[in-house]
Amino acid sequence: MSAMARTQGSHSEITGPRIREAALRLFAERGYAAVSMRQIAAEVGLQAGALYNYTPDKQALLFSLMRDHMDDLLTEWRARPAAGTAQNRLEDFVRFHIGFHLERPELVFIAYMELRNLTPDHFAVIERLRRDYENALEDILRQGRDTGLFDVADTKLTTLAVIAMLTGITTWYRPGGRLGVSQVQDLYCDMVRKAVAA
Amino acid sequence: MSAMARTQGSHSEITGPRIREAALRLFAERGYAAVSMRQIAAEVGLQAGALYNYTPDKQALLFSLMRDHMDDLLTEWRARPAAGTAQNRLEDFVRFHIGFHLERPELVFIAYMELRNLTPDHFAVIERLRRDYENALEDILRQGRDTGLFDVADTKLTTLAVIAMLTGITTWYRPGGRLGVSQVQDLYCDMVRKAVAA
DNA sequence: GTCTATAAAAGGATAGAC
DNA sequence: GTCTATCCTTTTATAGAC
Repeated sequence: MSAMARTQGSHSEITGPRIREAALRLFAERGYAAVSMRQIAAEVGLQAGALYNYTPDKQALLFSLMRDHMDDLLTEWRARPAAGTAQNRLEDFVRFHIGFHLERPELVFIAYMELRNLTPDHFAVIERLRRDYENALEDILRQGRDTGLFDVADTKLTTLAVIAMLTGITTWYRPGGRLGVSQVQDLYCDMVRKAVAA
Repeated sequence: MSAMARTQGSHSEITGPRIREAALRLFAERGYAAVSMRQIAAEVGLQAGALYNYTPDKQALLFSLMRDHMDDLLTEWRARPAAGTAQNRLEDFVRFHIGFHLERPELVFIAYMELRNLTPDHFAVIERLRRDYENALEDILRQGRDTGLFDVADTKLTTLAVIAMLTGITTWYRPGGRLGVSQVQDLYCDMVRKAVAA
């Protein structure tokens, strides 16, 4: 390789991720619509125009964060063994969901709050991924009901109820607080198990 | 009373509420930060400047909607008789919460999503009201635990879990859908009862 | 009470120099 | 790849006529 003269401030390998991190933090804190491209740029130490080397526009930045988050969620879930009783699978789901979400509260917040700021085509993509994830839980509930292990009158409604309950943890959980992650997982496992038990 | 000449477009008795309704609808649909005063005015058939006869600024409009909503919630809850077993009181809370929230999904949405768009002093007021409401449920859970009726390891965590589960209904419930309000109330009563049962 | 007009600031995005 | 400079639009809020 010939020694190339470095142009003024050429850091492309790390600038992209830093922009995404800044956008993530600011979107989560203030909301997509309330954050300007100038604020994101300032957070990274850039001028606003430089952001457009990394994203075609602000909307694409939001969509990219949300899609990658949902992809990660589904990929990590599908990497887990799906065997066992419905009881075991349900407990696994609850622990996975809590663990995954508490590790990235900002992405969780954005993925829920900023749905309405997506363009219709972007929204459709995210909505589909969200539905795939919900179906994973509903399959478990159906298995439990069909094997007589669970008493669940409406698997769809119960799916949404459980996910709402679990995702809500991110609104109050704080690392270093009164309860640790594994304690929270234990307590929610108990509640969910009892709620669906036959 | 002397006959006063009506100035151009004087409709103050109804304009105030109409502005609030328009703001409510638009804030819920697009988010506080994404809605302009011009859009609110256009919805009511006014020019933007006229709004400032009814609110000192945009922030006060948001706060007013949220505070009135929380006041209504607490007032209606406190108007109900608080007697009976913890079991009865819990069932009453679940039915009340679902009924109240499904009657005003837009306000519920705003009260949750727009907290971060409140100034710190306004936020403190709303947060206090929210906490008062949560305490109403926690009192019931404590009563049930103390009388041996409930098996609740952590009343605070269970309070937040139940409220998150119930409030989540507003994200999917639609009037005229597969389930009616009273069916939803029945199903969630069952789940909550089982989840806290001894 | 509402209008028109405007002030003053901030927004997303692009062009061209380096 | 980043900067400066700028375009053009939109924003909140106010002033003064009617």
